Amino acid sequence: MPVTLKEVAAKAGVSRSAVSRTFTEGASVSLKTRKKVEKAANELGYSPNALASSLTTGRTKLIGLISNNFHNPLFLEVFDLFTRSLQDRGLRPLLVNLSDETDPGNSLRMLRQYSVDGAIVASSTLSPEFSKAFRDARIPVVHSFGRFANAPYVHVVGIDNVECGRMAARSLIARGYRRIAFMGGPREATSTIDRRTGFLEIANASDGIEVSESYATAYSFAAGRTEMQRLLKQDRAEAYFCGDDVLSIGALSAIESANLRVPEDIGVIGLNDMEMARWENINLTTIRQPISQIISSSIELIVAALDDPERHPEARLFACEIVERGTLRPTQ
Amino acid sequence: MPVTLKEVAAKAGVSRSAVSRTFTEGASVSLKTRKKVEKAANELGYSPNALASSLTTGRTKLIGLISNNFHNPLFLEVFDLFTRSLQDRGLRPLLVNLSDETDPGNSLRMLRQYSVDGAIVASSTLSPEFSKAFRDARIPVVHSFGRFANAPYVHVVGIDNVECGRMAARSLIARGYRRIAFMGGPREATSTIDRRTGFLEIANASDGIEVSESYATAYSFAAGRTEMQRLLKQDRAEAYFCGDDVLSIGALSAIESANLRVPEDIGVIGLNDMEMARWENINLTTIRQPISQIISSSIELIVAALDDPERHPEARLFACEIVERGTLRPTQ
DNA sequence: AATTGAAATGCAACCGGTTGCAAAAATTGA
DNA sequence: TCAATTTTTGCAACCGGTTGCATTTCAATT
Repeated sequence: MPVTLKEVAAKAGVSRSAVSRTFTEGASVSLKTRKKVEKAANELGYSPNALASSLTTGRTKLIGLISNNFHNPLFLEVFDLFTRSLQDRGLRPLLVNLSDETDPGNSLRMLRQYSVDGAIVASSTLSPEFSKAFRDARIPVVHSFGRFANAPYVHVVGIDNVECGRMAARSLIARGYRRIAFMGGPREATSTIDRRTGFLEIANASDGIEVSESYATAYSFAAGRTEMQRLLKQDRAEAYFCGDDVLSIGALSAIESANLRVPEDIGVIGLNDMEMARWENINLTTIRQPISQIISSSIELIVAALDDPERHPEARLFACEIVERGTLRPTQ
Repeated sequence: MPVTLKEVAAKAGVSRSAVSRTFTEGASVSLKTRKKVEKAANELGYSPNALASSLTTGRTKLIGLISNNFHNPLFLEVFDLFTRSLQDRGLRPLLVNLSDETDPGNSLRMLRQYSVDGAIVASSTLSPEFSKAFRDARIPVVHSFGRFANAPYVHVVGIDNVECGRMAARSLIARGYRRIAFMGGPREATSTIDRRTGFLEIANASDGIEVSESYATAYSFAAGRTEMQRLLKQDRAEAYFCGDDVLSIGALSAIESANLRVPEDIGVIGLNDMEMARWENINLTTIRQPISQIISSSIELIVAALDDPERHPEARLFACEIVERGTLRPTQ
């Protein structure tokens, strides 16, 4: 039903090659035939079939956008930024929802069937093995929000979670909290592990600081609330570094339900600085992750990798900063 | 670089047709050759190129998923459900972020270039004209969260916003609120218009009820907070029906900041029942929109439309129900 | 063993484009 | 004006599959 090259060629009275060339950047066509072709194309409402051309050019301009974070509000912002940036560069996001899956096999096969030019893995909880699978299949890939490595196997863009852990600990200590705690997300997530490492490193190296740790079962409100409720029943700490903002908000709600005051009775610091953290009724002190930079950098990398698939894998880290709001008492 | 049909055929010692047929549902191949082909395919790691085959079959299994709601947390749930359901049926979501765009031209052209089999427009704020454009281009389309019409031009799945307005008004009145108000989202959104209509219909028909109305500039927290702050400075109503949950939460935060109590001083009812509405520190009374049913119904419709593009457009409405939480006083 | 019908196979054309190459047309310079 | 270049053009093959059709193979029947 849609108009094809051949019909345009017939109408314009030129060969199919001529039509193809007028729609190909940098091809050799005279102004005269170009005009003829454009006129015919407009009249017929022709636009070239990207998939057909991909057969010969080997480029689809499709990018697999793979994530398993469909429950973290932060990722709405992430999807927004990714889709817009890709669109701006003429690339198309083919979305893959990985919710329970951890085996890359299926996704890989599927994205291969659709000949994606590249893939972006957007997740802080997927193992590095996942993106490796793409690399092994020679599909350019960048792992956004992934784990830093000195010799990364694929392009990685994200933050230094260990350093974030350190920042959190330093910040709590500087505010005079002496009994501090780490409340992590899922135990096996690399982000949890790294944040814990940094947090404990500083806490243990500081005099007179007592540190404890526990884990919520997911990066979610309910998990944060449940875990904090459990903690409140026992010997609680003075301040908590929660693995993530949404976890923090769950924790805050538990604290509020227990009629304790924040930050007077308990301090909380989160991580991400998602939109809701700055809502006035939440007003969460948190560590900001510069997501728009992470995303634009990811896009930059994937675009570069498309041009040069042999490009050496690179890890890009972005600095985070503490955003002062109302859930920690002021520095003393 | 990837393995092709021809290589498999060579390795298996059969014709290309034979290979193609083993990978085509219901094609005629003997068990013997099928085995040979499968063996060769496995050894080579072959999987058929979906785009190449789309050229002859006319089917890509790509579905355009178009939205402009990348700031409403509800839509994270929506995307999650859509992508999973599509995947479960072997369809692939090609995501289109429409953030500022209102002209369908670009999206249409792009989705045509990629020969999508169909499109889902997921938005309560896009005009019906938008999806019409797809219909006119003979691309099967369903408008999810769209406006009901008695003679819809495209498939529509959603809720009866007018009825929701009525429910909200009845509910406020039943609780003894006498000065009630509608706080809508963007004036021009059809959802706003319809909710207002139903709300006023009941309010005006009830004795002794005073009704007022105002509008926030967007379905967002900030807009809701700003608007409620403005309202609190003047002669305020006893209860508000806010156009959407996130708007309600903004409004609640303004009320809280003004040291007024909910529901004692002011009642609020929202619409959507997004995840955050049930967070204990928000605990919003709201009208639940059955999104998972809306989505599965949308998928059902698009699948049916793929099979029969001439299928008559259909509007499917789902009933909503009030979810009692803590922001309205009890029925008297 | 011969006949018949059904099932399996390969050939070749096609889907909608791109592109190397040789021929044709336009431009340049003398 | 004519030869030498350069640019433009069309032909035909190809990208990776699918499919109608004629032919071959196979099993069932007599």
